Amino acid sequence: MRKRTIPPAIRMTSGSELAIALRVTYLAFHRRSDAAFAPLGVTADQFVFLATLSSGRTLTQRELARRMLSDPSTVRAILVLLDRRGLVERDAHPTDARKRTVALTAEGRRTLRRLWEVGEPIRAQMLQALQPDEAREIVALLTRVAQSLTPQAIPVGGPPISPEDEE
Amino acid sequence: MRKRTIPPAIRMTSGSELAIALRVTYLAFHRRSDAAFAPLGVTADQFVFLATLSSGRTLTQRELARRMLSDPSTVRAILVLLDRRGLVERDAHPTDARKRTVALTAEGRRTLRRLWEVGEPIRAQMLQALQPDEAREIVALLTRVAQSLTPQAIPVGGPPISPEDEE
DNA sequence: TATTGTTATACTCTATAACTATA
DNA sequence: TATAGTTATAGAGTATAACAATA
Repeated sequence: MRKRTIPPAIRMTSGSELAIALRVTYLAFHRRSDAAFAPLGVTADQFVFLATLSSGRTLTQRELARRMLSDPSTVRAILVLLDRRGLVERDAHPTDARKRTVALTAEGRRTLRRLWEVGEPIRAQMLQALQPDEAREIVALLTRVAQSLTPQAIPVGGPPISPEDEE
Repeated sequence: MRKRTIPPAIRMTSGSELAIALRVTYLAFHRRSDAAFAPLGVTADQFVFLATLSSGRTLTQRELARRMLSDPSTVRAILVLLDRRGLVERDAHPTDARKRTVALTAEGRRTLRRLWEVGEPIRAQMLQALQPDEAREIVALLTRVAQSLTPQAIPVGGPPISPEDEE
C-alpha cells in the first residue's frame, strides 16, 4: 500500500463531510434495522423504546419522554401502538394518580429477545468493518460529538440502571 | 491524568454501543438542524435534497431517488413540497417525455445559501469537539461502517460532480 | 400553580400498489 | 415489455395547543 502523496494533516475535514457521513451511516443502519424488524411488526424506533423499557426500573411516560429526547405526545403515540400490539402495559402509578407507569408485557419481553437476535447480524456486520480499537474510537468520538450538540450533557444511553434523577 | 486501571484492549466494544452512539449523535444533529432551518420553512431532509440538486448537473426524479436512497414516491412528495415553496422547478426532459428534470429556482439557490449559513454553527460545534486528525478518523470510520451496511457500495455522497452512471 | 397525561390536529417522511404515458 | 412518473392510500414519527385531573 503506497503512502498518500498529500500528507493527511494538510487535508482539513469539513463539517459537512462529517454531517454527510453521519447521515448516510445512520440512515443505512436504520433502514437495515427496520427491514430486519418488520417481520416482527416492530420498527427500529419502537425497538429502542422496548429496549429502554427493559433496562432498569419502571418508568413513567414523562421519564421515558426525557430519556428518548422526545415530546410526551410523541411518546404517547408510540406507546399506544406498542400497547395495541400487546407489547407494553400502562398502569396507574401507585402513589401519584397523574402518572402512568410503563412496562413490558411478557410478550413484549419475548419479542424484544427476538429483536435482539434478528438485529445482531447487522450490528456484527458494522463491527466487522472495524478493528477492536477502531470500534472503541468511533464510539468515543461519536459520544463527544453528541455531547457537543446537547449542552445539557445527557449521557449516551447506557443500558441498565443509573442513579435516577429524582422521584 | 491517570492511566486507566483496565487496559483498553480488554474492554470490547459491543455492537449495541456503536448503534446507540450512532443513533444519539445523528438524532441530536438532525434535531438541531431542523430547529435551525425551521425559520426558513425547510426541514433538514429537504435541505439535503436542495444541496444534492445544487451540486452537479440536472437530475431526473429517478436519479434523485437513487441518490437519496429513497423511493420515487417519497422523492415526489418532498419535491412537491419544495415546488410549492418555489424552491425547485420540475420541467419536461428535453429528449425523454417520460422524465422530468429537477432543478433549483433562483429562490431555491438563495434559500440554500442561507441554509448553509444557519447550519454552519452546528457543524462547527461538532468539529470543535474533535481534533483535526480525529475529525478525519471519524469520517473514515463512519464511511467504512456505512459501506459495510450497503453492499452495493454507494460512495458516501461527495458534493459536486462524479462520473454519472449512464444516460 | 405546576405537573402528568390526553385529545385534537397537522405536517413530514415513508412506502406499496395501481395507474398513465412513453420508450 | 420496461421505464418514469403520478395517484391514492396508509402508517409511523413528530410536535403544538388546549384541556382535565391531580399534586
